[in-house]
Amino acid sequence: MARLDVLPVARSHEEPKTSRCSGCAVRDSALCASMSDTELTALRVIGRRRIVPAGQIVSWAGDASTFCANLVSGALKVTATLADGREQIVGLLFPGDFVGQLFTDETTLTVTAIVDTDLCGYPRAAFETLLGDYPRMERMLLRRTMASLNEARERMLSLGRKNAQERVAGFIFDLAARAGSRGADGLLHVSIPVSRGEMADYLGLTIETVSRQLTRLRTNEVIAFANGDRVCTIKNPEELSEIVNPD
Amino acid sequence: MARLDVLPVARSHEEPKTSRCSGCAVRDSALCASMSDTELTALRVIGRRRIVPAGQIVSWAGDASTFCANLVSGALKVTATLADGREQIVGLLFPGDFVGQLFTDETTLTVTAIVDTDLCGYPRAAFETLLGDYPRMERMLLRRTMASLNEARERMLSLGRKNAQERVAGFIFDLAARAGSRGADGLLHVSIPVSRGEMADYLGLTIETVSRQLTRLRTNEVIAFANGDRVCTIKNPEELSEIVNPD
DNA sequence: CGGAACGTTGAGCATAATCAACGACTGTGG
DNA sequence: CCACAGTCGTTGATTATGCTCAACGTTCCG
Repeated sequence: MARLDVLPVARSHEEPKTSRCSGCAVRDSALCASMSDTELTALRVIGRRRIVPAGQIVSWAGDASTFCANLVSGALKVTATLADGREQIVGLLFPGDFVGQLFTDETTLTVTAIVDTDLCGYPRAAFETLLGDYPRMERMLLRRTMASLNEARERMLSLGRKNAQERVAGFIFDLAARAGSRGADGLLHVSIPVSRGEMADYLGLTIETVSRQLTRLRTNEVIAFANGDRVCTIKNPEELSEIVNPD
Repeated sequence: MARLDVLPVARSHEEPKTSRCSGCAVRDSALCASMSDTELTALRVIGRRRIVPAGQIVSWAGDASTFCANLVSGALKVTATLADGREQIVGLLFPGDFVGQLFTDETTLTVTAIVDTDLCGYPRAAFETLLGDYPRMERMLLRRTMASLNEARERMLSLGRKNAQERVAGFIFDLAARAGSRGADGLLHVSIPVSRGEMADYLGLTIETVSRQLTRLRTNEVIAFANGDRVCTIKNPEELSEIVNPD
């Protein structure tokens, strides 16, 4: 039962620069963006920075819901599991995202670091209280939660009605839209932040099916891989778009 | 493009009793529950009751997001669709539930009445403003949105990782938990509020597969049907539970 | 009475899962 | 330095699950 408060915590001798909010990488993208520098003190006094190494579980389904956090750097996966071990990734979290289940005593989802991850964590009860004191932050959280709900609903469409080809192509497509960078060759390059197994758990497929669909996209010269299996080049955006959104 | 404001509206000659909030069926379960009788005036002045007949579309995906509502009686389905017509029900709404997509200019989902439905509707902009003036209502909406997100994530697990048998059994099981009533025979009876086709769209299956799985549950005497295809009796709750949550 | 909507059942098929083998790469210990 | 195990990804053969296409029964309503 690894829990946030008992995780190994990397800690430098003096308070690191980045723990002073004004220099924080997500000062303007996390919920803190709703707060003025002076208001931020209230958040800072209940916050504690934590580094979670890749692969480590942040919170198990069934744990008491005692913590929440802003994600500062790295990435987390949120998974739902069945008793027999079948697993579905129901969310991926990146810098600026909010982590945790509020207004509930028991968590139902497991949160795991997929790379080394830096969190700015708060006791849930204290954070909920604060939320009542800072309406702009509560509003921002409401907007984000609604956006997450819309995303979740898009994913239900994908999981319920799309075939393997469409799901895999859609995953690449979405990644490119969110985090693609244009290379010197004028083509979009995307770093895939997860393993094949995690892609499968995200898309509701098996590793083998994901692999075969990627091979198929590669064979058809829609995509190509560079620097191993984790960097993808989009060679034919029109064709990719066609596969993602068929008539 | 059916829109809330151009839908046929049933209207009695004098203001009906139930439109006075104090007598409203969902006064204590909808978002209004967060308001005192006096505060409620603010909501009432922007609200308009609307009756939507079964089968009618309340809002199309792609419409401007100009309205939201509390559901007073009846039921709605929220669907996501692909260009080629494939459809997924991403949510079912019942009395007391909130309807609409806030903080966005364009809707991405279609909302349809599955039975005659009574709504208490508001202009979105006015409602959003009100939300800022009544923190308890905003907090209640935040809690509900988070609960919806958790539900959506459970459904992602179902759509991504459960087989047809588990999905159909799970649907009956969830219905029974939410709205089952114990009959004179001591058994749980559940009214199924949707057609087979809607069940299929909800579960990410085809009509035929849903029908076959129901037949299988009936053959194994786990369930039985009474009064046609829409009322279900749970004859063997242990077995049903076993199917829903296998080891 | 005829037609439409809804649900069930059957036959055949396609898609993705399963089971298995193998190559590439990485870190470890002899 | 190299042998080795372990992880990750790919590919092949086979199977099973759920989809497609088709027929048919029932109910309801014009």
